Amino acid sequence: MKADPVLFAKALADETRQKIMNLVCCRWLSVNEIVEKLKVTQPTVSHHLAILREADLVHMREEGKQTFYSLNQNRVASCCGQLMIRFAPETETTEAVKKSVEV
Amino acid sequence: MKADPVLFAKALADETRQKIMNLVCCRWLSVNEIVEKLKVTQPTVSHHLAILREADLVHMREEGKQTFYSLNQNRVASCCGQLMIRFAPETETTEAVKKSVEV
DNA sequence: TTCTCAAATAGACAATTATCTATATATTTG
DNA sequence: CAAATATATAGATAATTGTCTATTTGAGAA
Repeated sequence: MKADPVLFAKALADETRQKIMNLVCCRWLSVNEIVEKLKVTQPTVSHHLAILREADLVHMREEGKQTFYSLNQNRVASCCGQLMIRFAPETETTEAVKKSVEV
Repeated sequence: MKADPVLFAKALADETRQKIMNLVCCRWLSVNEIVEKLKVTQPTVSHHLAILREADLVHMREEGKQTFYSLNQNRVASCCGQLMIRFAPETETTEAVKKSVEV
């Protein structure tokens, strides 16, 4: 899975998608549970989940009729780390990120 | 300046803008110098610079007829750090970022 | 098998956005 | 002041994208 920084940024560049990411951060939710918590239709949620999937930003688990999603935190961390190395190479925070990757 | 994570992601969600960010990372360039290095017109570059400015991602310096831009690395680091805290709270890398912010 | 429910996909439409050409603004030079 | 140069802004257009309704797919349940 290539870590394209433009693809990553595009995946994050929508408020509904960030809301979904917040919902599935640290827990598994079915598509319907996500729909219930947002003011958008089920196809819209599925559309956004597809974009997050293509950016490898969510984990997916099928269980019977339902599909559960949860946030791929490691992917977020790695993509953010790459952005920092590329666009903030001279900052202390980036040094800290680089060290944590090395360890 | 509010650090809206959607605004930040939108600013990064374009290849031309990321190219510009790369060009002005760690150095000051005039608008014309940026135009010469890209295959887009001057108004297009000005348009993208305006978006980067609104997201506080570039520093600006006027000098006579020319305007110079350079990347605001601290802003990038801080926005990425916030994304990690929000969307990757359980990762080691985010712990490292939090510590570097505390220090 | 048929019905029901969950999710994905298709297609339409409107809003946003990236780009261009043309023009305006502002600064320096002759 | 007039000309030249650098950048920003305005407006047009085409491409992308977010949302919806309608439909399809697929997995249990009756």
